[in-house]
Parts: sequence; structure tokens; C-alpha cells
Amino acid sequence: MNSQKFAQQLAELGHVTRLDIFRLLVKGGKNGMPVSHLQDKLGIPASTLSHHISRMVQVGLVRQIREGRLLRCYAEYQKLNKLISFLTKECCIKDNI
Amino acid sequence: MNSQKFAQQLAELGHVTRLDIFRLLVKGGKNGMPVSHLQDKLGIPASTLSHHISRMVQVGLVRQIREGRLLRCYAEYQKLNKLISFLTKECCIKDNI
DNA sequence: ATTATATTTCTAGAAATATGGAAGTAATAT
DNA sequence: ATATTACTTCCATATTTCTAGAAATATAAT
Repeated sequence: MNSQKFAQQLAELGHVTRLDIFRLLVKGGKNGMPVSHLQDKLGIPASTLSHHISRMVQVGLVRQIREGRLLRCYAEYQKLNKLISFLTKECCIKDNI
Repeated sequence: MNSQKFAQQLAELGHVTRLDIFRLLVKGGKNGMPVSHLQDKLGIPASTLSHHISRMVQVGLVRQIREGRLLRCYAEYQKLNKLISFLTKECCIKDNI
């Protein structure tokens, strides 16, 4: 069972800055959002931001595509949906019985 | 907005042992499960287990009620449901537009 | 009262994470 | 070529978390 993978994703979302990043990327929708734009919104040092983004990329919650000198980030909705499904199935259903 | 609270809950679920604890408690349903039973299932030292449980209690994901010398633990479904709602609302919906 | 069981708190070492400055890399513009 | 912009990687430090043994506490049984 790969609850490990889900735990990792939960852990990454379990940090205010990263959760904010993810939410901003969701707001960005299909267009996503370049790192620099995230930095403007969050007002944190570039190296710190980069660190958080790379963690989310590693667990598959964020995808990045380079566009010239911008690095555009996208929220990986499917991954989050799978995570939500896991939580719902593994952690809620039995309550109804 | 108190995304901080949700981030804390996500962080607590974002640890394999604690996620396992929560899932076991869900399986326990209305009866919950005493700490000792969790320990049997997980096979980790009592102090370690206690540490993880107390963290989940602190963020409201687990409730405990003493029964003689047993301490019975319950999954707080409502809290998890609110967390899931948050994830769904804040992090998914905009995609459809 | 003493003993046994169930669990927590204390303590401390090891490992992981967070943060941000400085230096490095990639892409573009001049 | 070199300067600028947009990032990342490297590094060091501070902080948190994890883990588990040992001691303490709570409840019940003898």
C-alpha cells in the first residue's frame, strides 16, 4: 500500500507557505503562475520560495514549464484529487455504518 | 482566513505513522480504539505512539476518552471532513472555469 | 499497601526542515 | 561580449520533529 506517497503529499501541503503557493497556483488555473509572480504575492526570499516549490514538485503536486526566462508553475489537480479521494475513502466512509 | 489551522492538520496527517493511526481509528468507527490496541497493531514503542497521538489531539483530529485504565481514541470525522472541504473548495473548483 | 497494567512526561540524541544570503546558471536584451 | 532578469543551488544556522528509554502518573486488582 502506498499511503507513504499520500503522507508525503499531505506533509508538503502541511506548511502554510506551501499551502499558500498551491492555492495561488490554483487561482492561476490553466495559466499557472511564474515563480516571480508567486514571489511578488508572497514576499519571501527567492531561495526560500524555490525550496518550497521544489518540494512540491518532488511529490508531484506542482509541475513546472520553462517559458524563456520565466518558470511557469502549475497545480497538479489530478494529484490533489487522488489525495482527496484517498482521504475520503480511507478515512471517512466507515463512519456511515 | 485560517488556512494555518488546516495546514497544521495536513502536516499531522503527513506522517506515515500518524496517517496509519488515523486510518486505524477510522476502522474502529464509533468504538474508536484504545492506545494499547493501536500499539499492538503498529508495534512501536509506547512513548513514540503517545507522542504522535498527542499531536493529532492537539490539532483536533483525534479525541480521547478515558475508560478505566484504557484511553480510548476516536477519529474526529467532522474535522477531517472540514479539511477535505477546504481542499476541495480552495484548491480544485476554479479548474472548471 | 502492593502490584500490575496503561499511558504519559521527561530527556536527549539524531535526523529533517526552514530560512535566507551568496554564488551559480539559464535565457534574453543591449 | 556583457548586462539584466529569473531562478536555482550551495551553504550555514536555527528550529522542529522523530524516536525511544527511563521515570512518573493513573487506575484497577489482589
